[in-house]
Amino acid sequence: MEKKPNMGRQKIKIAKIKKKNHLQVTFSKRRSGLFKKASELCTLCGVDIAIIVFSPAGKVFSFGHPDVECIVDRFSTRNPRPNSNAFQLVEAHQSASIRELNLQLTQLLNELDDEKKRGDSLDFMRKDSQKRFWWEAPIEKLELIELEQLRDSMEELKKKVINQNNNLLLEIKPPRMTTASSTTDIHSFGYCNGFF
Amino acid sequence: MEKKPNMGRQKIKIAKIKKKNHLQVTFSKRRSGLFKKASELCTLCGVDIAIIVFSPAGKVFSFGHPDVECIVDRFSTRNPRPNSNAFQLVEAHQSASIRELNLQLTQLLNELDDEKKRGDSLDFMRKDSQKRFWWEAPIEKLELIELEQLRDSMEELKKKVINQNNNLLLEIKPPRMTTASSTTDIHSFGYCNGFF
DNA sequence: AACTATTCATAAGA
DNA sequence: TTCTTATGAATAGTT
Repeated sequence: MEKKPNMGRQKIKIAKIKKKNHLQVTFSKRRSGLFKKASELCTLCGVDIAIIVFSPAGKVFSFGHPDVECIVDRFSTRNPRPNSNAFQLVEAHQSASIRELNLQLTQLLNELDDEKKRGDSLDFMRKDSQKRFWWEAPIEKLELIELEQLRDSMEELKKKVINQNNNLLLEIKPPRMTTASSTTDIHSFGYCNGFF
Repeated sequence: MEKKPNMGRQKIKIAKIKKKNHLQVTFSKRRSGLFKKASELCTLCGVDIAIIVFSPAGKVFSFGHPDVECIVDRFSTRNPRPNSNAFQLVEAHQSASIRELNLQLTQLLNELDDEKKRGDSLDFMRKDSQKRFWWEAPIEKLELIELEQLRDSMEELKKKVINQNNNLLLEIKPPRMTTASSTTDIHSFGYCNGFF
């Protein structure tokens, strides 16, 4: 019988691989590893990710959750490129803004659902263990913290809305009031920014 | 001498992490791990990479070599993003949509603030009366109900957002097309609609 | 593509 | 957040 003492994984220096076939193999392995990690991050943390890779051969590989284009759009909205024409810019901005608002709203809704589930199980635990004292299970504290985090998220979202609207105002033609109700509108938004 | 038998790394299921602080930690660790892997892939194989991550809190993290915009540009060029010139028609509606979203968001924020206040006073009551048993103050139940109401409000808001987007879809279609991309254009709105 | 010895990444805990 | 540690996972070199 033959023994085959594999030398196993060896430590390598992180430097450009010279041998072409070796490089190709490594690229393949590590690219799939990278995409797997990305997908795990998506699932574990419920985040959205896009990865774009241009291989040395010039091919493109991409990973995206939910979709590369969607992520790229969202990113471009936050980091606007100066070299596109005004119309395109505004249009992209607006649709992406709405989309982004939607996404964040969805995320917040999920958080709320989690909150709800947590509340339910908490309730169950109470009924289930009527013998214990409350200080043995100071879980409510957690609930509070989570609420505060949720609040923070929404406030951040609010800021984004305001910013986006401000940007739009700068780029769109001067606003013009058409109805008498606009005054009331402004008033009701006044708390936000004075603009809406 | 004390021994502290650390349990070390444990196997985990790849599923959404529920505990928020745990999720935050994991996100942080894995994000940096992912970026490190990406950077190694860059160096080893001489490829260009961009990674964009939207955190659960809505923050953006990105990694790019040579830089994100560059990669995204190259990618967008290969996967040309269709552009409707009918934006003027849509513009007013979109601005209105954003304004409406903003208004409702403000209302929800107010509700959340109330929630927060309620939580604070609840917290105070707990500290103040550490002698009582929990079942003497089943106030948490109220908190739950309010949460549910808040959730309902947000879901209604979500529906409105969806409707607005659908209306936009209907109005984008008619105008004359200068490029052959109109079908794809609708699609590009469509895929995001799939999220709600 | 498969196989392992190894290095590397990271879940828990502090 | 950062550090430590024990263990799970990724992968370099080989077949």
